Amino acid sequence: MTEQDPATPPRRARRVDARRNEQRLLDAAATVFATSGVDAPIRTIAAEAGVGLGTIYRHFPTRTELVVAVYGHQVEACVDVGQRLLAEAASATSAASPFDALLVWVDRFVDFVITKHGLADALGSDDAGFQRLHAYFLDRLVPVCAELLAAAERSGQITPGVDAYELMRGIGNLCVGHETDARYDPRHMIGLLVRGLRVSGTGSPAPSSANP
Amino acid sequence: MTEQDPATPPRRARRVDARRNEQRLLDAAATVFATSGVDAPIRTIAAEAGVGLGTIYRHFPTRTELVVAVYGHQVEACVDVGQRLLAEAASATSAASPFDALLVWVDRFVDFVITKHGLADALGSDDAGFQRLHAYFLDRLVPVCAELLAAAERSGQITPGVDAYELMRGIGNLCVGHETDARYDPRHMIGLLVRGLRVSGTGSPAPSSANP
DNA sequence: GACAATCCGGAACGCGGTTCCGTATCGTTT
DNA sequence: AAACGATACGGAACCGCGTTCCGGATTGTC
Repeated sequence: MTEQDPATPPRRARRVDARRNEQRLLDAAATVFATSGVDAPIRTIAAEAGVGLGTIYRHFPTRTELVVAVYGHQVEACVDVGQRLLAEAASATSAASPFDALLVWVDRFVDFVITKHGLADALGSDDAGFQRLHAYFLDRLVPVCAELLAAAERSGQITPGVDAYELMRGIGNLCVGHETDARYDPRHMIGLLVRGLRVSGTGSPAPSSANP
Repeated sequence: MTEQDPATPPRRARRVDARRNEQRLLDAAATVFATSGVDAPIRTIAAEAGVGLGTIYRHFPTRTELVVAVYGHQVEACVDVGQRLLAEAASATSAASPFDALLVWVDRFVDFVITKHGLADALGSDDAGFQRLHAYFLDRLVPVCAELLAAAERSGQITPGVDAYELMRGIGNLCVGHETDARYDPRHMIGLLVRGLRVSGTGSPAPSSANP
C-alpha cells in the first residue's frame, strides 16, 4: 500500500545521517543564499552546514536543485496566490478586474524575485544549470500567468497575443540590478511594461464586458 | 605647439611594438567577442592576438576597457543617430513625431546590444568591472535618450516623469537571454515597454500640441 | 557481531582571472 | 655604432571556485 512502483523494489530506507545532512544543507543554503545570494560558493554552503563537498554534491548535484529545494515552496505559494486572484476576479461579486488581478500577481512575483539576492541574475544567466532553474520556476509560474493574461484578455482589458513565458521572462530580466544600482528601480519599468499590455486607443476597460 | 600639458613633460613617445600590440589586441578582441561573446577568457584573446597575458593586462587593465575600446565607436554612432533623429523630429517639415524618433532610436539601440554576444548580460552583471562598462555606455547614451524622451513628452505623446537612465537600463535588461532562449524575443517585451510610455487615456497624440 | 549497502570527507584536477618579474626590445645619447 | 636606461613583453605562478573521485566511516540488516 505504502509501497512504490512494482518495478522499484524498496531495497532499503534512506539512512538517518543522509536525511540529517540534507536538512542541514537546506538550512545552510537558506542562510547563505540570503546573505550572499544564490551565487555563493559551494564551499561556503558546505562549511555552513558542516559537511564535506562530496556530501553537498551527492544531495544536490547542481546548484539549481539546491535553489529549487530552498525556494520551491515560495514558488508554490506564488502559484496559489495567482489561482486565488483568478478565482476572485472571476467571481461575480468581485470589484477587482482580471487586469487588477494581473497587476497584483505581478507585484507578488516581483517581491519574490527581488528579495532573493541575485535570483534575477541567475535566471537570466546563460549558464546551463540555471537554465534548468529557470525552467523549473517558469513551468510552475507560466501557466498561472497565462491564465491571468487570458482572463484579462477575455475582458478586453489587454491587447491579445502576449506570450506568458516572454512576459515572465521579461519581468524577471527587469529585476536585474536592483540591488547594485541605487538609480534603478525595477518596479518603475515593470509598471511601464504592464501598462503596455493594455489595449491601445481606449481608456475605459471593455465595451462588451459587464461592468458595475 | 604639438606638446602636451606644461605639467606633462613628454618624456618619450610610445614604443612601436606597444602600438602594434594594442592594435593586434583590438583586432583579436573584436574577433573573439564576436565569436564567443564578451565573456571570452582573457587567454583566448591573448592567444588570438599572439601576445602574452601580461601584455593584454598592461594595455587593458580591465575587461571593461577592452570592450569599450572595441565597441566605443558603435556607441558613438548610436549617439549620432539619436541626435539626427532629434533634429529631424524637430524640423517643421518632418512627418515623424518625437515618439516615432524614440521608437526608431530604441530599435537601433537594441540592434547594438543584441548583436554583441553577451553584452546585455555583461551590462546587467553585478560585477564591479562591468558596472563601469555599464556606466560608460550609459554616460554616452542616457543624455540622448533623455532628449528624445523630453521631446516626446513636450509633444504630449508620452507620460512625463520617466527616467532615461532607468529606461535604458530596463531595455538593456530585457535583451538578456535573447540568444540562449529561442522562446524569448526581447523586442516583444521592449515593444510593450515602450507602448507603456504613451500617455494613458487618450488614443490621439496631444490635445494642445500643434498637429497637421 | 558481522557483513554489505550506503554515505561521508576532503584531496585533487581543471579552468579562468590576476600578479609579478626576469628578459627582450626600443629610443636615445655619446 | 655602441652602450645604456626606459619601456614593454611573455608566461610562470598563485588564487578562488566548480567538480570529480575514492578510501574509509557509518548505518541497517541478518
